[in-house]
Amino acid sequence: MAKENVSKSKGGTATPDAVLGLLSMAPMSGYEMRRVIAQSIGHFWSESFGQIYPALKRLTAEGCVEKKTERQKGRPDRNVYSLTAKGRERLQEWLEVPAVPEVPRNELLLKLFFGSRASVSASKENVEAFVARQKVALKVYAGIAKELKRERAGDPQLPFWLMTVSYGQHYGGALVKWGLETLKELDGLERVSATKRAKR
Amino acid sequence: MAKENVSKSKGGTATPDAVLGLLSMAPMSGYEMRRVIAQSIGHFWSESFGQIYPALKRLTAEGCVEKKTERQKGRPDRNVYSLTAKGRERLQEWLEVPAVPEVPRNELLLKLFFGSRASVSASKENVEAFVARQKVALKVYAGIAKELKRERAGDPQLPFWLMTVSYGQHYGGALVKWGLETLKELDGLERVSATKRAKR
DNA sequence: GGGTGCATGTAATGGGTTACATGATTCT
DNA sequence: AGAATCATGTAACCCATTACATGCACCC
Repeated sequence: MAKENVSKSKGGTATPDAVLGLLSMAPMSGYEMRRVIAQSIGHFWSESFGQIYPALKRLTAEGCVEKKTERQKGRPDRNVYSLTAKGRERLQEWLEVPAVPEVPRNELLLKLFFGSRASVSASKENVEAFVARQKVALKVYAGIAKELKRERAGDPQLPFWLMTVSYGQHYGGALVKWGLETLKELDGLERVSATKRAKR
Repeated sequence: MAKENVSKSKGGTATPDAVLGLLSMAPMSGYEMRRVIAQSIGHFWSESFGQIYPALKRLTAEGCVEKKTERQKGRPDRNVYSLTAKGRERLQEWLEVPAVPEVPRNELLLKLFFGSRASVSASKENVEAFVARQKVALKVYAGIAKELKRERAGDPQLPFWLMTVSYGQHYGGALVKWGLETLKELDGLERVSATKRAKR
């Protein structure tokens, strides 16, 4: 086969770097990490235990994080990990390299693209569900922004956090607008096909 | 471990359905499919040969598509696939089920979230590169919309295609706006930290 | 007694990209 | 001569989610 080789250089995934980032906020256990993710970067990042635990193991072996086992009464022991100097360095290096986005698979658009192969109402339902989800998300983002400004005032991390929230707000707002316009368009198509049927 | 089970029901991936959709536009070979993808749904969907060929095989076995081998002079034989009635039915069924989106991993936002762990200029470069890419994408979308309207006027698929282009335009426009705002914000942070350094 | 939360990890499974294998023709 | 295009397929590999295995404490 030919080349097809514009040097993608994927260079592995960002999982370990995400872990380092989380540990830069506070030392924590693998179990805790899942909860922290849900409450912080969960809207644009996810990690499962099947990723977190092996990542922590590897990072420990590489000397980027340190493990301290805390014995607890009643509950199982926790392995609390914290960043080492090397880990902080690696995190910084990773942050200096601009992210290259890959084309995400968008099933909504795929279905819409082939929309003429099914009923117009099918497309409408699809878009309606999408708009509803975006509207919910927008409310959530507004809540997060308010809460962060109130509870984290003065934190040097705050402006960066707010930028990610703002991303969601711009994104969500635009897509709600698109969705409503698209629904109008679909209504038009539905009327046209109804008229055609009536004429026969 | 507890439940953690809200019934995700992923039910497999959309690859075979995407293939059916493409064949609904015209019969074609696996090789051709890659090219058609690049020229149509490539901005929000991708498939590699390693996916396409096995999918076609499975769909043939299931009776959703039909294979006809065309002998060519000079060039290797091509296996041209076309939809069967069953395949058209399956495509339609899939289109009737609204898409459930998964949280995509956004490396840009991840880096921005941890932006305080590196230089402000690192975040700036990241966002600048992002904005530049979105601007390019917007120009591409505008070109596609114009071309489609000119060359596909009257095609019943056209309105659906334009809806997907419009998605990209709304999306891209919003994110350029976000990016520029964010860059201003980052400039502010840079000035503040410079002032602080100067005071010492 | 049964579910839930805390807590750690491994194994199985699935999905996807990339690389490999093959080979004729055409363009530079 | 070397590279690209046409063309099909398989195999190796990577990443990620889910399921499994284990076990104590607490609450209803």
